[in-house]
Order: sequence, then C-alpha cells, then structure tokens
Amino acid sequence: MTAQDSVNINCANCQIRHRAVCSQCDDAELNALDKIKYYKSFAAGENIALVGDEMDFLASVVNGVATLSQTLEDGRTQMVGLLLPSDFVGRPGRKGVIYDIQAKTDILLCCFRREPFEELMVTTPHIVQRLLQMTLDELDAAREWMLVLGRKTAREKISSFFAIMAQRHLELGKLSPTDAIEFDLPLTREGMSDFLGLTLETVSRQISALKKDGVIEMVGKRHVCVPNLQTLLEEAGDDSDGGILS
Amino acid sequence: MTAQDSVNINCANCQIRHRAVCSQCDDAELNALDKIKYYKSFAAGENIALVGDEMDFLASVVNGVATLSQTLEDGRTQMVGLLLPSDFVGRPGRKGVIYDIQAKTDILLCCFRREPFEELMVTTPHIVQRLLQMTLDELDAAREWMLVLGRKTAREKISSFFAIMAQRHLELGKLSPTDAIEFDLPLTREGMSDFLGLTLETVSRQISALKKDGVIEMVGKRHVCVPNLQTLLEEAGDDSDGGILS
DNA sequence: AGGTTTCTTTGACCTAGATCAAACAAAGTG
DNA sequence: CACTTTGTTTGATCTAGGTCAAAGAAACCT
Repeated sequence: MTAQDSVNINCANCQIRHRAVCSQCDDAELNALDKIKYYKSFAAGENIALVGDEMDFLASVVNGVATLSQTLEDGRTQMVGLLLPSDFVGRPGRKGVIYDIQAKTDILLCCFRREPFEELMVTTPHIVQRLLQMTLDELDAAREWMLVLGRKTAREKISSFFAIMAQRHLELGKLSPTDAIEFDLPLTREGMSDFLGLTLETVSRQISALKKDGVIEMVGKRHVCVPNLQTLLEEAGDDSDGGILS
Repeated sequence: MTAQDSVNINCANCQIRHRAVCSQCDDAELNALDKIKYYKSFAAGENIALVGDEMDFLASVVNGVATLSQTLEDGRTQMVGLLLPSDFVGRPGRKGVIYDIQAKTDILLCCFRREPFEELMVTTPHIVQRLLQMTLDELDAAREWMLVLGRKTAREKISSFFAIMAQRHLELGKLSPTDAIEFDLPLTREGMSDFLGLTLETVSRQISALKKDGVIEMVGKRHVCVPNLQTLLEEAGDDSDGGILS
C-alpha cells in the first residue's frame, strides 16, 4: 500500500487509530480532531521540515517512515528519532523546528492545524494524557539509544538496530517470538550509520559479519531475515528479556 | 545549604516552586498536592532506586543532584539522565524502575505518594500539562545528548558537558553571558565518563588539555571557572547560539 | 601521625573503528 | 543500450580513544 492509496482513509478504518495521539479519544473528541485535520503525503527522500522552519501543523505518521536528525557545521550528522506509523510529529507549543525531519519512504501524515490543536489540548485531557504517555515512551527509547551510542560496539549497535526492527515488526504481525522474523530495512547503510554513530563502511562490514556468522540472512540489500531472535538479542548485548520495552 | 537544612520548607518559600511539576498549579491544586507529599533526603552515593525495584512515589528534586543510568551485564554503564533541582523523578503509570537512580550529592526530594498523585493527574490538567512540557524538554535534552554521544570527539564531549553546566548555572544565577562563570562539578571523573561514553582516563586527559589551552581553569578537582563561554561553546562544536535550549 | 580508601593524573601501548580508495551492482535516464 | 547516479562492499592504512599500569593527592579513619 502506498501513501497515495490511503488518502481516502478516515478514523473508522484508520490503521493507527488505537495507537496514535487520538487513541484515547471518544467519538465527540475524534470529531473535533476530524475538523482540524488533513492528510499530506511526502515522497521518499523529501524533507518534511528543516531546522529553523516554522511548522504550522502537528501530525501522526499514518504509514511510512521518517527520521529526525541533527547536523553539526562540519557535516557530521546524528539521527535522533525514527518516526514509524502512529508516532507523533512536531512539538506542541513550539513552532520552530529544531531537527531536520525527512521522509525515508513515501509517507502519509495525518496533520492537525497547530492553533486549533493546541486549543484542543487545553480542553481535551485525553489528548494531553495520551501525548504524555507517548512522549514518555519516546524518552525511554531515546535513553535506550544513549546506551547504544555511548557504550556498545559496532557489532552490538547493528544487532540492536536489527533487534528493534524485528521487535517492532513482531508487535504488529503477531508472530510467535520463536518464528523466524523477516522485514525490510527502512534505511540505507548511510541512514543506519547516522542512526548508530558509525560510518557507512563499518555498517556494511558488520552486516557482512553477522551474515557470515548466521545471525541474520539478507535477501538483496534491504530484506532481512532473523532465524533466531534470541541469538540476535544476545549479539545486541541486551538482557535475555529483550531490551527496549514500551 | 544541605538537604537537612531544608526540611522545613513549604510551597510558599520553595525554591523550585516556579519550575517544578507544580509550577502551573493554583492554590487549591497546590493544597491537594500538599496533602499527599512528604520530604525525603538521601546522602551522596546512596541509591534512590535500582532497576527492578517498585517505586511507590514520584518526586521533584528540591536540591542536590541525582543520576539515571543503565548497566550492561559486563559492567559497561551509561548515564541517561542528570536530575537537577526542579526535575521530576519516576514515571507516572509505571511502578517498575528501569534505570538505576543514584544521589550524587546529598539530595532532598519532594515526594508524592504514587496512587493519589496519579489520581490527581486525571483531575488536574495543570499537572499533566506541566509534566508534558517537562517531558518534552527532557526528550530534547536526551536528543542533544545523542548527538554528543554519537558524533562528538572526546574534547567536544567534555566541552559540551561543561557548557551545559555553565549554562544551567547561568540560568539560575542571572549573570551576564559575558562574565566568567564558575561552578562545582556534581560528578567525579568516572561519573563524567559514564555520562559521556568515555573512560575516566580520557576525561582526565581532556580536562587537562582544556586547562592547558586556557578554555577552563580548575580550582581543586571539582571547581571550574569558564573565563569565556563563547570559547567553550566553540570547543563543544555547537553553533554560535549555544546548543541546548529549553 | 600513620594507614586506608577513594579519586585523579600521567605514561606506554594497543585496537576498534575511521579514513581513504577502488570496484561493483542496481536502477534510472536520454 | 551506453551512461549516469546512487548505494554497497571490501581492502589497506591510520588514529582517537581504550586498556593497562603506576604514582600522586586528598579525605577519612583510628
């Protein structure tokens, strides 16, 4: 399903209805949101917003993948957020954008006009409460990444990234954790290097090594198969319970 | 002022009244909070809670410094949060602790009993709204740290840490940004290394180097003097505007 | 005052991952 | 179908920061 196919969606058949910022809203509240929302899609590679821009909407990712990243003057860049379906985009109360936001695949956003959305936040506790939960979850994920960035080896970093992808896929697909898990990488080698604080060459080498050691199998450049999640988690250096919870 | 000296404080003369989770509360709401709160102090080095514990309170840091950190099985540890006065401790909606929380100096917490606090969150929008703001700020700070951890050199990391300390001190002390700034480090060399994803030896070497280059001056092991904040910010690799905003 | 313990500094050496370089592969273009 | 362009892999080399080691320095005992 591409972004274009989904322009006709509405809240009733929305795939992210039960996970997004609106998930605790009742019908009346959903109606209020509906009045201030519109759908907008971006092509893979397109910038949704750049540092210094003013963003006059807030949004939920309906489908597709986007990233948040920061860049130093000399060009070093670090990804600081990976936005997947149901994730929230933009910061209430601050128009000014402080991270570059880029679509990595074709992406569809459910956008809320900023002004009326911020008014709804005052009158609709369900929205603020859900947003708080989601922000706390993001904070936990960011802190998990601080451990990855600060203390893990290159091999552990790649394994951690694959483990997150695998687990995110598992959540949605309702597979048993003992099955083999397959998914497509939403990022290029360079994208992964920006996420993990590595060079793209190191990413490539470590993927080759994990492949050689049978931890993962690759079909083409982007499709990953994880025959045994437990093995991958051990490579990632996480405890047996699997690391990132949310 | 030690933690003990402050046990008699109340909301009216509380130093963090205007920055903490209660900052948007009116008198009635403050009263409701007052009924469910108690003060508790911890000595420097004491653990406030460890991974796996259940924490039956949430709290604001009144004075002193604490840290959040994660440890891998082999002992590598990464600090993922630095809790300073007015910061919030604990996660609403989850009793289980997932980071080690340790007092780094003597510290005084303004604790709220979990159950009634979580009930207040439902009925008191001012609390949830303020908590959302604070959590968004923490998320921004965490993302800024991801850039430090993932992409900065050892010298830039140390400079970034000093810059944050200096700026935090500046906010409170109302000095002009052109004055020399002095402050005490709340962490040992090892603490800084855990924060920055370095070894303590590298921390020590880089501090010596910054001292030799006149970027900072040290009085004893813990007291830092920054003669020129702009110079320090340049060493930190931040843009001229100074990096972390909140 | 001597003796722990904890923290810090500095030196010598080593290694994981960066950098530089080249070839390959796949997809899009005129 | 030649020809870019974009992404990937692999090799050779280099270096920032880690590791190992030892000696100060300060605080805290008793």
